[in-house]
Amino acid sequence: MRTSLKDFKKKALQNPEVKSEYDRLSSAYELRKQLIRIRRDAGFTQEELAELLHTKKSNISRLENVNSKISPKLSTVEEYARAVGYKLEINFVPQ
Amino acid sequence: MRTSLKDFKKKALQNPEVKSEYDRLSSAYELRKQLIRIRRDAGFTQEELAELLHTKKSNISRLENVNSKISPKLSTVEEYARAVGYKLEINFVPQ
DNA sequence: GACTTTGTTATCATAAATGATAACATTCAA
DNA sequence: TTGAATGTTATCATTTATGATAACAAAGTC
Repeated sequence: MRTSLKDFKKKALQNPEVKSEYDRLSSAYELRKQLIRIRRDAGFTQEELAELLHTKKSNISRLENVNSKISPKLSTVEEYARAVGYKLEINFVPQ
Repeated sequence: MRTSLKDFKKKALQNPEVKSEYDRLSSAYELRKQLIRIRRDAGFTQEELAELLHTKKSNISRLENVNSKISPKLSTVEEYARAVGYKLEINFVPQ
């Protein structure tokens, strides 16, 4: 990342609305990376996982895709996690 | 809980489908309890929180209500948490 | 006990996630 | 570099969460 972009980001984050949006996108990004990671760790392809969840690989792709604008249901993430051998732990941390 | 009910529950949980459903309801229950807790800690009524989120108190009630059959969107829970001063932390734990 | 605040429930409209299909892109092995 | 496996994207139908309103219930205050 070039310095000018860093500066822009730093400046943008001082705007509460922009920061808010950034946080949201950031956590969504982390979530999807984690989804992919646990699926790979469990040794499943998207198609195999899709079958476990009685759905199609295109839907798995959409769920995992960082560019996706959807906010999945909690149950969707839970079922995904369970199918690959994980469970969801949700914590509310101050701030 | 009477012993007979305990026994029933123990037996039921040996049925994978039943256990699965139980887990799901259990975590949903915990989530809603936490939602209520963090809202109360922040000193908000449902109506006040509703206003912060540009919605209505009835919708907050539905979200918090244990008997609710809905599985909220991740973004809904995130926005709720943020509004009362918390952020969501999601972990995938094995098993 | 009446009054006010707070939370619940039912209902309907709207928005958005999910399911399914197909065509395409990418990756990887032979 | 060809072919198979894997992942992506677009689209449409369906399901479901969410928004809004209103009437009700419960809990606390005087």
